[in-house]
Amino acid sequence: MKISTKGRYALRMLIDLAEHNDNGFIALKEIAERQDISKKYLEQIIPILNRSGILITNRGYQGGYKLAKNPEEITVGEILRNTEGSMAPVACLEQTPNQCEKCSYCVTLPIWQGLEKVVNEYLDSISLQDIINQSKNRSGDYII
Amino acid sequence: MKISTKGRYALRMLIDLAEHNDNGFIALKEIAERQDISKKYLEQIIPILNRSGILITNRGYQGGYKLAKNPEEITVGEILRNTEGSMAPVACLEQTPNQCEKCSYCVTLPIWQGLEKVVNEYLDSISLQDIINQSKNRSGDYII
DNA sequence: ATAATACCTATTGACTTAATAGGATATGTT
DNA sequence: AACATATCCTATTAAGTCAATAGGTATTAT
Repeated sequence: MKISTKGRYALRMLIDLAEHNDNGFIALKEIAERQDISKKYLEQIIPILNRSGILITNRGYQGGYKLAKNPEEITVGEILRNTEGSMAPVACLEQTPNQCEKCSYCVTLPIWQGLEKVVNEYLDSISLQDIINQSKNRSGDYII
Repeated sequence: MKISTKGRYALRMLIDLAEHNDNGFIALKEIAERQDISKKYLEQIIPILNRSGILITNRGYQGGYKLAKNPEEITVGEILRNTEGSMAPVACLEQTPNQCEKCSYCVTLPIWQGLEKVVNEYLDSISLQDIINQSKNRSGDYII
């Protein structure tokens, strides 16, 4: 039940973008260095976020990326579902309708459906803005 | 975020044991055939359930397995945490204290901690007895 | 003794993950 | 137009994990 680096890196990249949002485009080089993540590897994650309407690109000289929406409109659930493919704990939940020949009488299916639901509801309840706010509050603890 | 066959097979095996509990020991051959799972592979999963105090073994002729507790005392969470190692969505949560050098200021850590919590709470809310009861209710739909 | 059972450890093929690599394409600046 | 700085695209690969399969050893009721 692990989330892959793809999803974790995507989340960190988007938090970075949200934190450094000055209405301009931010070069991947900058993000990769700040987050200490392979730039080449991030390049492969970006098309997913692009297609999903999470990220906007500017190509060429002084190009880069910025969020396609406000940080409060982008949830962790949206990011992870797109990068991980889905949050389904079992493969059969990824096809609708369920293609497993046992699904009509499967006693464990309702458990997995319920699990996917609580996972998605939790992750959808957290926006990029929430993460930034939390992070600010935590830093505050040390200042006082 | 997938649950492996190890965890899924363990769950199915234990549901099978709970359903066919006649206070005797049930041979693995029987379970494997009924569930259509490789007997040899199940053999590797059993030691985990044994160590975890979920299963009791009887060796030799007419040997087999039975649940170590009542079906209402065994939760899906207990089964999956033991077979999968943990339900942590990221590896750093598996060591206490957290060994990641960034953990003191990591902005995503609270998200993963929260996710592990909702997953465990959900899975701990379902017992083997609950699954059997659900299954009976569903069959009832067709009888009427 | 025998047959039926559980227990133990090693091996393996297929697949996935997490990168790395090398270019092609686009675009603002000079 | 040339150039530098970016993104975009596709292929390759090393390492690791998964899901078994295999072959034996130990135990016990009959």
